[in-house]
Amino acid sequence: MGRVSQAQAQENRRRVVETASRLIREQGTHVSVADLMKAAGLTHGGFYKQFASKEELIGEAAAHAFAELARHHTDGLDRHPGEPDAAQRAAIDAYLSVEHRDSPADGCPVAALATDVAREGAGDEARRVYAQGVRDFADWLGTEDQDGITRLCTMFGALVLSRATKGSPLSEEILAAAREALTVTD
Amino acid sequence: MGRVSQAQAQENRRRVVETASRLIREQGTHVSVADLMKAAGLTHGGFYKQFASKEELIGEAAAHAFAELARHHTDGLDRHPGEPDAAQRAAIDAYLSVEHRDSPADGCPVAALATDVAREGAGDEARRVYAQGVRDFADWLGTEDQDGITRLCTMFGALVLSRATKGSPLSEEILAAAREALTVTD
DNA sequence: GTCATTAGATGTCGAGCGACATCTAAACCC
DNA sequence: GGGTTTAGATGTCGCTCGACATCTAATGAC
Repeated sequence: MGRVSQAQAQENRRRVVETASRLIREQGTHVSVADLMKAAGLTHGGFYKQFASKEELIGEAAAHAFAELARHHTDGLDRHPGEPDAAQRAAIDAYLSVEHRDSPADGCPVAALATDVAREGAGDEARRVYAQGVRDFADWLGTEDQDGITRLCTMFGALVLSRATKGSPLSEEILAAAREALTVTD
Repeated sequence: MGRVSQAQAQENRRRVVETASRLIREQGTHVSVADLMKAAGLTHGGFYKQFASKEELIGEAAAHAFAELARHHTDGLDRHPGEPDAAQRAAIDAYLSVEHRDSPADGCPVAALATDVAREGAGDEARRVYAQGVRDFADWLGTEDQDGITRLCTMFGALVLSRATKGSPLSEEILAAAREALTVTD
């Protein structure tokens, strides 16, 4: 309790945003402010010293998640220099893996936040960040025409559907079907 | 107030399930029992005379929505006798329309309930009904191999993404891209 | 070293939640 | 048609929510 150095306060705020970006992907934007703060190792009290509202934190957390996604994409390109197709194939396989299905908290924010963003569960800032993130992802996936958009729909749809049907054998079938469909037409 | 005939009670219960199936598609399974009952023209009090729990109603409401979806599919086949391909094309165009995007309440439950089902926001019964509904939809869409699953992923993904990006021009681009991708390879 | 500042803990608020108890009046059975 | 049953209205419970007030103790400027 008591006061804490400015550097520590900044670090705490950063950690709140980071853990929030994981929690909202895992549980949705309905998570409580108290849970958000507790996950960052704090109590709910100091929240409004750092954020104007819950909506503001959701916006920053969404931006954080999308920045992480963009970093994954550039990292992937770096790991396959001069072979963008190989980088994409690796990314698609990872996207449609059981591991990604089972860990939404540090997974794709496009998949995790879709319904929350559609239902006004998030603020305007989060919605803006989301739309831009979708466009960037589609651009990264498809070079010509609207191919990237279509491929994103299939990948995204497969991941979300596999999460919703988890427990049924259908869940793995969905991942396998999309993986095959997206790699043969490469 | 007071008592009501058994027939009326049955009809009231039926209406609660029906309006619930619309409300949960529109707002998610987080809608309150009071809102659910009010939407059916009743107060919250009689709820536990008809349902054991909120979870039970969610399960019945989900089943109702999926039954409606199945009926749409058979109706579509009836309207195009001997031409299943034409029926599918009509269904796909309707699925990827702006109207469907803008009215989730009486739209596809696969799209509307995906995140709620994935996040335990619904009970086991709803999850079971959901998985079966996905399988039926995929079977209806694709005859051979896993083509139906892939096509469903693309359609579903496009609808959900267009809802999440509504307000941005990207939303319509997504619908158009998926419509084209799904009709050329017919 | 002193003291004003402030990050974070604790506590409180009005509202809404799922669940259930109680009340009431109309339907049903004889 | 009188008594019993019961659908639905009203009210209450313990809890959680977002938001904010207050308290406290350590910081950081002088």
